[in-house]
Amino acid sequence: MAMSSKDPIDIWLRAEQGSAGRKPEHSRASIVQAAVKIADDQGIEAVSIRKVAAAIGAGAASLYRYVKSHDELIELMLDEISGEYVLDPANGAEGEAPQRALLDLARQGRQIMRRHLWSAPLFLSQPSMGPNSLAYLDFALSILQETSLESSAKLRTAAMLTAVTSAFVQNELPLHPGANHSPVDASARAAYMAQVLPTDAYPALAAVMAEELAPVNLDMEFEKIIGTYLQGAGLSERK
Amino acid sequence: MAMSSKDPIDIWLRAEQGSAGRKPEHSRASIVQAAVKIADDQGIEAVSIRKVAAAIGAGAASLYRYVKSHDELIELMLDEISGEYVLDPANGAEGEAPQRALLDLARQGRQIMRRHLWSAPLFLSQPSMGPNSLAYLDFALSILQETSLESSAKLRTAAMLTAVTSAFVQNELPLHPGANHSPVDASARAAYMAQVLPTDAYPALAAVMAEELAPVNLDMEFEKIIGTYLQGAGLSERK
DNA sequence: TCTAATTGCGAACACTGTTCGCAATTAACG
DNA sequence: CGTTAATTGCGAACAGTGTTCGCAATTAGA
Repeated sequence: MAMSSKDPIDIWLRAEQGSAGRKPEHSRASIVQAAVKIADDQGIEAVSIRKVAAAIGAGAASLYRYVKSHDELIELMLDEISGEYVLDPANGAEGEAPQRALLDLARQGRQIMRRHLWSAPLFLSQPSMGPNSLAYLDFALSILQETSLESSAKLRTAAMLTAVTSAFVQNELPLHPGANHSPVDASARAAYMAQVLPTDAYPALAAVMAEELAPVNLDMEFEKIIGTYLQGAGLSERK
Repeated sequence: MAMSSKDPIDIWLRAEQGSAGRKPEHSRASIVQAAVKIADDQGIEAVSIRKVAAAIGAGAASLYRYVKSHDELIELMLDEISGEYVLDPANGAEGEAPQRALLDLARQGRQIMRRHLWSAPLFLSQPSMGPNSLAYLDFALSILQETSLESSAKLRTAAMLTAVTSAFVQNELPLHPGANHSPVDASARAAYMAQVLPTDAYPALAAVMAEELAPVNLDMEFEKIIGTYLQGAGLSERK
């Protein structure tokens, strides 16, 4: 009441607006979905207010009736795809080892980030607080409930789990044929490497590159990395 | 020779330009340093071509004589601060355990990212190829040389090491007093949490938040996280 | 001295996020 | 039923962005 400015974070509280007035022609959900589709197809940088507005057949300024800012739109997008997690309570069952349940969560996260390539870096920098993100966090914490970790350690373990997943996805992408969102394309990088390596300025790097890179099984690597990370996190001891 | 367009990635090859002509009033190094300073003070979003140009007393368009694009400037910034690593050969000595040497590297990385807060997310998304970045990579690989890992595993271990470090720094920042680069400020988030938690929609989260969060020793957590990650990476076996 | 190459940079273009003001629409109230 | 108040849609405008172009200024070598 006494606050001079409206609450800055009504993002997740703001209801879909009350009774009187012209009825809205769009919805926040459809806008976010359109934005996600654009990001999937053309990269995150293509997600501009004007393009999203055009995608749903609206004027640019109209979007601000549903979304407060561009940053908020991106936060909504992140929460949207966080809804793709399948939080099956069977995975959190008491019988299950926490490791397995968390590994499953990480697997899902990897798939989600691969479906939405733009999201991998963002999951790192943006600690989202939307309902889907909170549901995910809550689920991960419920799994960790069975361990003897301190609550702060639980929180960080959950956060680091998605962080490591995001890092892995980020690193596995260049090895794949897919799209090329790098500032400079990969072929140029390769040519550059070939030109700079013989300088024997980077002997260890040259040695590694010299070996024929056996086609890596990324799935197995992922399992191993997450598995060993969880093992190291000290979940083994039951409460 | 037959290439129609100039090589796209002369970023690191382009010499500081030959003999004849007006002598440059600036240098790529000074530009990058100015950009880093701006990012340190005002955040990465404040690093615009015009602001950097103004900082060194130049016209906006002049920057393009030293830097090909905004993206390239940021890549140069990343390589610049990668030069802050102290790659002491003593750490890579054969007697040292690889784990210790890599842990030291991660410690340095953490400090660098804390000095340049904007860099933590970027280290994730941008696989830089500048001389300093390559020197760092080469050093890490030379440490891993003593292990029995496959070369692809070596590469990914090195990449994941900085990735995990970046993730940790990203997660430890909100716990610190420092600057606030989040889309919405932390106090608002806290208020929101307080309002949404009693909904008992997130019981595990509520349970964790209820416990008094003992002031965490971030340094110790870092050591543990990196240590256990390296332990799981399978470095233990000597070659 | 002339020539060729290089830098500096104002001006412009195509974008971007965001705000403002106003017309159009709708629900509720008297 | 008419009036009022609230809400949406959105064209226009503003400030800021990355980038390109053309030209003047400067410099080294022929």
